[in-house]
Amino acid sequence: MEQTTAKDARERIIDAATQLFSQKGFDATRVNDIANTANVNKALIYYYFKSKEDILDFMVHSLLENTVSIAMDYIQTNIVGMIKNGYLDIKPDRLHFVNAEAVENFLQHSYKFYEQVVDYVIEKKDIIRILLLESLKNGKHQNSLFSFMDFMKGNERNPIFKTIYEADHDFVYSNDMVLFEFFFSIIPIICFAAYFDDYKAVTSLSDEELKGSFLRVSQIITSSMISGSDILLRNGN
Amino acid sequence: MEQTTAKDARERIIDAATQLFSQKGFDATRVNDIANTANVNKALIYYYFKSKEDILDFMVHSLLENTVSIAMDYIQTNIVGMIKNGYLDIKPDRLHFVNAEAVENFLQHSYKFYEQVVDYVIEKKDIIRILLLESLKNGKHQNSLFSFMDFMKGNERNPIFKTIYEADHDFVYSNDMVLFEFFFSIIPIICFAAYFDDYKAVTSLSDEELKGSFLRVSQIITSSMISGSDILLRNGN
Amino acid sequence: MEQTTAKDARERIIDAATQLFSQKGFDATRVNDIANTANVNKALIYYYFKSKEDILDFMVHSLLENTVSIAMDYIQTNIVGMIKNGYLDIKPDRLHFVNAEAVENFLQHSYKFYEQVVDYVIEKKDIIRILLLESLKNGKHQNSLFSFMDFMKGNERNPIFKTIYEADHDFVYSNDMVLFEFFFSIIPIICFAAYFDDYKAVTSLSDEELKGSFLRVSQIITSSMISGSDILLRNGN
Amino acid sequence: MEQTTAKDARERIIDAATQLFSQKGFDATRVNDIANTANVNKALIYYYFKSKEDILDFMVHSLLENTVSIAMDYIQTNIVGMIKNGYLDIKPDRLHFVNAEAVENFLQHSYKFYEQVVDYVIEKKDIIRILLLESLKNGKHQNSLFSFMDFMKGNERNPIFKTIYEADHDFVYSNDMVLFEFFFSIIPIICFAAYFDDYKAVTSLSDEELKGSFLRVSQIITSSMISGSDILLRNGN
DNA sequence: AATGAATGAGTATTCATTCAT
DNA sequence: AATGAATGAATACTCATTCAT
Repeated sequence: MEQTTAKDARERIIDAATQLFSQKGFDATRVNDIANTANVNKALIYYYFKSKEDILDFMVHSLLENTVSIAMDYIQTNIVGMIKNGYLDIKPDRLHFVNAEAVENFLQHSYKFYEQVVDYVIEKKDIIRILLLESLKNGKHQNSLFSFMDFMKGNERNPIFKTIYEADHDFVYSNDMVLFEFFFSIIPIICFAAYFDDYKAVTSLSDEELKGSFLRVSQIITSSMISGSDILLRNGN
Repeated sequence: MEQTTAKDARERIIDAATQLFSQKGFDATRVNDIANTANVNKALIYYYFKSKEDILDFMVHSLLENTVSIAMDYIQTNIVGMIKNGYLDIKPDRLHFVNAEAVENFLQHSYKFYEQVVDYVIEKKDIIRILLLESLKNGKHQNSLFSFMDFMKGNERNPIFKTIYEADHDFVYSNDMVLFEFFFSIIPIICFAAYFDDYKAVTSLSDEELKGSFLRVSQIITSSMISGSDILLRNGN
Repeated sequence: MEQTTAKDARERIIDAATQLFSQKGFDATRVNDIANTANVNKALIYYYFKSKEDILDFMVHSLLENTVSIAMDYIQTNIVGMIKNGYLDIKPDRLHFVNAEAVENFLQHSYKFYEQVVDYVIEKKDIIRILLLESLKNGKHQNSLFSFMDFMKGNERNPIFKTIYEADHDFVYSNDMVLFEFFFSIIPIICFAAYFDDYKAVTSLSDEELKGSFLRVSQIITSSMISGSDILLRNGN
Repeated sequence: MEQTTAKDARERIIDAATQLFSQKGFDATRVNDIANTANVNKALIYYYFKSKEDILDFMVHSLLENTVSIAMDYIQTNIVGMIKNGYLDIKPDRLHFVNAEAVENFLQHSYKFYEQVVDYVIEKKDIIRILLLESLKNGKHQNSLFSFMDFMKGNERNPIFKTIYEADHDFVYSNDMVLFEFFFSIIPIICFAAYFDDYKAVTSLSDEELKGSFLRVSQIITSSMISGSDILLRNGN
């Protein structure tokens, strides 16, 4: 019973901070506001957290820890599965499939993955917005966005790379592929979450319409990664 | 001579503020720091600007005014030119060209445009970072990022729309196309500028390598907008 | 068993407070620190003491009560003994002995007394340091140092004065003698205790060397109080 | 004119802080109180000083710098003069004079010196009280009291030691002499200043009576340092 | 145009103390 | 006897802004 009450106050503080940080930014958020929003005594915040920054750190840490591992798990299960089955061959600049069926299979899988990702980021849109904000300021969380690239790290500690590397010892991630992944896959998803409400307000779309639109458009990007498209053949570097 | 000194001080203030806002964010930047960085007396800042926010407003306003009009001009000159010449037909979901030559022509033009855009945003990367930061906070500049979408506004005040509309009275921008343009074209470019230094530090690439990589990858996205690609035919909505 | 634990906690609190007050001063000591040092729950401190100040009061009161009565007892036993025996005659400005033997006797006694005093104050050095600190601040304990002068009070409630007075109805303590006693006897002893550790650290002497040195030097002072020294004859007021 | 006003506010702050620190101690003094007492805006205190502690540091530093150099100058001029003239011979445990006239001369000089010292410390009694207080707390100013012993440092950088050493290459300060000087000369003077008001209140003496009493009693101590007194001969170690 | 001084309203954080169990 | 949670009042320090010159 005691634990429930304690947990409640602490959780209310985290929720209030998340909400306010994502609205006004960390620096413009007053500890007073957090206390009022969370309906707790201001001093209690310092009972649970060392400082205002400590709340931020806790939130960022929680998000990164969860997200990165979830993403890693998923990619490993699906992509790595296809590679091992011999359906998929990742080349430095694009994906290469053995046949049309494999393409179809991959696109279906990736669509489902994107659906889950989009649901996840929208659920966490407040913290993602905070993370995006903080990553734009010099300091502790400056490079936190790059954590989402961990699955593209070209070292043995990355299980995904390890799998591909074991299949093809010459494999490396090309600079272009990494950049593509970051600026045209991760960044759009993150910004989609961060600007979800604003974009909705501007376009007057419903949650579902917006999600659907984003997923459809994402498919185009995914497709353009698939080897065999004549466009890519014409324009490949 | 006095005027030169005055101009210098004012410029030093703007430069200092730009640098500091882009490093620490508006809220975490102190007027004192601006004064020290600009090497001017703190009170002098209030001789040139009404308030700290006034400096920000000036900067944001300058950027948007220039950028949006520059972009508009360029698009109008090039895209609208092709439409009027009958080479290009913009459909709600993708671009449609009359023949391969037109495609080639368009891709060449667009690559040159992208080169200029990338140079421009890198030059303005500090203010863009500030703008991105501020757009993530509720308030005055919240929707400033959407200004970059002005060339996709479906009303008569937009000269680009007007041109297309005059050629095809049934024309509307589809939601998907607008979303695609925002999250997979504008956002990546803006974030490319905003994270230019951070990304460079992480990847150890040179300015030129990074720019080149981004331009190459951007081509893939541009290409995927072009009608005729079998992938898009297969996956179009 | 319960009582033992209780006693332990209370004692740990007093010990912790003594240590911390003497290190940082009362005002700079946090109840939290006391709790941590004493290894008890912060709220438990308020079970045993009314307030932080209450701990201080308890400590100061304990010291003064013990010390003053011990000193009084000793002086009465020894000095008053000699007076009653007719060996010693206290004059307003200095001590006067009937003969060299009495002097010798007195010096021997006083040396032993000083030895005990020095041992006592070193044992209590923490609380003495606290007392010295508090006596320098306006407030409750401001004049507590003067309590050590009680044996020089010129009223009937002081058994020492009473004894001398009964032998010599004209006897009064001269201002000079009181001042001498305070600033050149009590203050040095108190400060010797209060600065014991610091002085030791600076001079690299051992406990015993330091004590010995202080006792030797004290003898010179005691001696200079004895009538007969030509210097005193020349400079007496 | 500007400078005068500025100086005034800054000085008022220092005066107010001195007064309050000496009354309540550093830790119990509130910056608010300083501002009110000094009749300045609280923020102005931070315009002139980095922190509350910075005010204390400034005060302590000022006192030590002045005092130590003044004392050093005086002692060098007088004591060293006598040594050089051959009137005085400092032995590890006490002073040794060539004849009665030299003793007389020395005592007269030292009395005048003490008069000046007493006037000086009473003038500075507030800061001395603060110094005494701070020297009793672990921290930055813990050993500041020992600075007053600098004239007894046995190294070549001390001009007084240097002079004596040049006359007698076997000369060292004995531990007893140093301890005597600290606990029976410096400490009493410092405490005389620190407790001046309190002692006055308790004894109902006037400033002049108190000063006179202290000076007279001090003479006894000075005398006991002079070799030749039969008491010291009897009790010397 | 420039500046040193001044200020009102905050701002994060602390702290002694209390409460409920 | 013991404790985790809670709190009101403060506390040192900050900051954007203004003033007087």
